[in-house]
Amino acid sequence: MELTAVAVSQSPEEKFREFLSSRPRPQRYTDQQRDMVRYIFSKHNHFDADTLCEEMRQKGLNVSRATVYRTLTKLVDAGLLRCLETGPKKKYEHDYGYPQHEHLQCQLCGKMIEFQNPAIESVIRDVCRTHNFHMNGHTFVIRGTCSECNRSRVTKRRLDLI
Amino acid sequence: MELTAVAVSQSPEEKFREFLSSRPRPQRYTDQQRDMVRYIFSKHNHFDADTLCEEMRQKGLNVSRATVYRTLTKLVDAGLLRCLETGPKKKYEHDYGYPQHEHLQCQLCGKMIEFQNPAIESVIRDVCRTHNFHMNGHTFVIRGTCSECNRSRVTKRRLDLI
DNA sequence: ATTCTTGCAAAGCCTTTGCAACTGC
DNA sequence: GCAGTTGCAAAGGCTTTGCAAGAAT
Repeated sequence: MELTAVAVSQSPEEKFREFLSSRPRPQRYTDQQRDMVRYIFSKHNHFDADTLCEEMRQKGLNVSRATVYRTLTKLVDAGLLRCLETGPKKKYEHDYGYPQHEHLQCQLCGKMIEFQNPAIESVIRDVCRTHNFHMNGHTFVIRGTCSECNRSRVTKRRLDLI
Repeated sequence: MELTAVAVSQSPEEKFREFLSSRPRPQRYTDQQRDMVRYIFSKHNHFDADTLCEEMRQKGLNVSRATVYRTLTKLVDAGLLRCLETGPKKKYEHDYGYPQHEHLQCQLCGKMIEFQNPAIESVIRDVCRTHNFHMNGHTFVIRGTCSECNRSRVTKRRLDLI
């Protein structure tokens, strides 16, 4: 929401169709998958499988939980989404058309704050070279409390003293 | 295993006892907890709850799964262990007497390679200051394939060509 | 027509929890 | 003896999967 998008030549939907048709055994593009891609890329946020499923159903888009899970996996493979494994439930976010970034995660309100930092990318390159490690991806999450939650905790503490 | 330990004045066991007795309501130090602390600090590695439980039982140390889970939580609270949430199962590692570091995780053999990098700590400080964020902890894991696994994959590929 | 996808419900995996028996202090 | 701990088994939360019915190519 705060970082600027990267220019891409294809729409997420087109990119996904291309991915599906280029598989060893071509896979099918279904109504449910189309609805998911469109819904997910209609807004920029972090979400988990279950919440997505719930939200889509409330908008009248019918997808089963199983299909949501299965399709999210494909969207990650296709490079459209990134998966953050931070805690019990997997979180997803846009990858296609969005720059690499890291996260501050508020443990009180759940908010994910994104930030970019060139130093991190160079650290990653260095470390991988040093260890002859072939990187597939990375997760960098700083956990704590965001400014708003800090503020309300202080306020609350003040009130408690009265 | 590769980083050098930090000098500490108390043994992990002492530090844990101190933590337990300093709680609002003092907690008890049981045989099971003692066995766990000793076993965990007898070797330096990354482990998950279930594996630990299994290993201890094989050494004749009797602890139930429930106790292992409950005690691991306390050990994290006490600052003896750190918990890495990277994937479906929580991984634990020494915190007390061990320097801050980050991880390369091999997705083929499961190995965790530790590395230290001062740039990362300064990035964390900067970002937290900028966002007025109060940090509690962080996770930085680079996923991919380690040098050994890369080598054997290449070898295997060569053999496949024959 | 063939083969992949869906939806359901069941199973799986990891972790937490209620409760009675037990134990450290 | 009181209050915290253990072990068991059951429940919980999230995700995956077997299968029959349905849909894409």
